[in-house]
Amino acid sequence: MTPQRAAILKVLTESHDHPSVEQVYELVKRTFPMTSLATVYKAVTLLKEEKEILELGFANESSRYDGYKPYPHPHLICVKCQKIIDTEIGLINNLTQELADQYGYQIVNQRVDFYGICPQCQQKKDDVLR
Amino acid sequence: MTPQRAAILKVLTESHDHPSVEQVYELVKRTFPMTSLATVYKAVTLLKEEKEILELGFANESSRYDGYKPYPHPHLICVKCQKIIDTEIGLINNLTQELADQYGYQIVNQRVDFYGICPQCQQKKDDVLR
DNA sequence: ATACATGCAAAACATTTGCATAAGA
DNA sequence: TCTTATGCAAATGTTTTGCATGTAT
Repeated sequence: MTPQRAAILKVLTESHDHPSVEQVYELVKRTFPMTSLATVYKAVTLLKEEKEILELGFANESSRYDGYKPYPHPHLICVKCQKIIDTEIGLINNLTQELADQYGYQIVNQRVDFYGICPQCQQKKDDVLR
Repeated sequence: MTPQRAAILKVLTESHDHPSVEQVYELVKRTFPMTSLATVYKAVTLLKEEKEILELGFANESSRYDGYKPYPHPHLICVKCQKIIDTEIGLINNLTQELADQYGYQIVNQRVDFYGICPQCQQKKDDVLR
């Protein structure tokens, strides 16, 4: 565990805003200016395998990472400001069970994202209309 | 609407196995051997914008497309054979409502994937152990 | 004629890899 | 010393784009 790898992990576990590799790289460079992007990618790949961070991959945009709650859980993604927030909802277990029962799958993982407009961006819309 | 664009749409709407662009390209080439990959990409981009097909994007693998049920719905993805199947489950609306209530989001879209082992692959595992 | 679709090649972008160097146990 | 991490550059794979050509209304 080298200093910059510790710094990478620290950024990931302390960020609640699901940073991309590029964002992690920028933050780590503040304390370790010599750090290269490849090193961040390598560290993230390892952390992902060890399940210390959760990867949220998207089509044609950079993956974002959750080191704060590194287990599968539903996310809310704002389509206006791109903010991603964690959720904790009870019904997800019921849903998993319903699927397992209905289709005979042994569920081992999940990826549940809801896209919407966050309260702040709804407010902004009101401002414009006023 | 040119012949190969019609062929692309036909492949996408008639496939239930969520093909990738590459797979669509291979299928379309059977009837239109001159077709280029770029043309398939361009057609898919258009169809996606018109919401005639649904894109399922992943981290570091090709997007797969659903032209058979081109509206957001939960998918079951087998981690053994990579098969993707459509689901229709009742609880999803409850979940959406719970999130909207709890976090104040106006939900506009969803991406719900459950990863698991399909019944066929569970069977294969049994075969090996027997 | 005019607009749009096509096909090829090149570009763009995120991510991974090879390899020589550097550092830590 | 020996293993592993680093940093740079090059390679990879997917998707997009520019542009000249072709096709259809």
